[in-house]
Amino acid sequence: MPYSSEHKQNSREKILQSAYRLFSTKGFDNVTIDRVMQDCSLTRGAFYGHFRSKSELYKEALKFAASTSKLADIKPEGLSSREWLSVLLDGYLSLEHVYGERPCPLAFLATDIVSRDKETHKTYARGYTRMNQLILDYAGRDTVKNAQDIFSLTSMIIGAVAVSRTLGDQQQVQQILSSCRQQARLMLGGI
Amino acid sequence: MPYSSEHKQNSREKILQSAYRLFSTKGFDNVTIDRVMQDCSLTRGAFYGHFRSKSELYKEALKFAASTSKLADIKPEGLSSREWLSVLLDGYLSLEHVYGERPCPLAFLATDIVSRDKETHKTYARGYTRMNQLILDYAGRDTVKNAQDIFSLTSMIIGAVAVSRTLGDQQQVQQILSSCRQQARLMLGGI
DNA sequence: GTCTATATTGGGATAGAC
DNA sequence: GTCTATCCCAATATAGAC
Repeated sequence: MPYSSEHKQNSREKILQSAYRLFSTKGFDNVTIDRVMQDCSLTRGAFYGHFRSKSELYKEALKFAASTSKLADIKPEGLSSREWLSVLLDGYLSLEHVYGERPCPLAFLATDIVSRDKETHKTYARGYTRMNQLILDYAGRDTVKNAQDIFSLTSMIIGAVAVSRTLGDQQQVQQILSSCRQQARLMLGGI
Repeated sequence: MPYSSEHKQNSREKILQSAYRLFSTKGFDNVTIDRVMQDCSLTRGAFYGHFRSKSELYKEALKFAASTSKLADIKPEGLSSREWLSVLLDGYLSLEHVYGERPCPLAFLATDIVSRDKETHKTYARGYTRMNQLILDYAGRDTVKNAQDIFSLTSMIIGAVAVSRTLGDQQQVQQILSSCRQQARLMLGGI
């Protein structure tokens, strides 16, 4: 009896899960297909049944990350938009995020993306636009006079997380994150 | 007659110049020693007379970039500290910087650094600390109540440049940079 | 769909001539 | 100090058995 297509779908998702985790923490060149497949307990031969190349995997992992990010979650019933945004920002600007396993690829792959192909750039750009869009929606268009004001906020939180990850000194990282949490609230008119 | 040690010093600097440009635009893995040496019109064999390994080259290029950055320049006589800071920020948050040949490695290598060795991390961290220090000095300690407030500013400008580089849409990049220039002035109490 | 074996390439590093 | 030739490993991708 052949494997079901559902089973294949499952394998695909496991591969994406592993790929996302590995790519975002190590970057394209420091992840091998072998490593990804080991990570999800499959073998390399199986890989080519799901993806044509490593580049395609990278791109799909990026999409996958965007669709499963906390930002894409539905707002919990009990919270107002701005309370929920506050929760999201605190999560983003936290040690758990900086050192965690499911980081935001916008921050973790910011400079890695440049060497990838055009399609991947577009995928990244879509994710970035989406992030701005979501934050703008939660903040409310009345709070943010100009849609473009959001850009400085997202630049800041992405930059903070990207830089923090490279710094050894956790004390300093805490200061950076804390400084940005405070500044983010100011930018959003105090929430 | 043997080559002078001055000649060797010159070669070293040319190598660093090329390495800095190539590494910061392409990242560690997408630059080969061959490419660097070609770029400065030397051959690969000569490389090992100057550096022990590619990693060492990367680290030295990072130091070199820090020591020759515009931020490290002496303030021109005619300008006040805050005017000079204003010039520096506008230069940092400009299209020329984002698409130029001598970019800030703090932004361009933010996520590339993570995969490097400990010594390289330290070099990056020193550069980051130095950037904060310099901006704080120019801004004046009276303007910035808390030294840590600078962190949100540097996160923002580094993040903006890092993200901008990956986006194809120049219109959008302009908006991001402009949004950050405006926000930077607000953060520094209007300059 | 999964696995093993293998072809192939790219690039870091070394040795030795000049 | 610089160059050429060479070794060698790591990793992508393919072919074919099961």
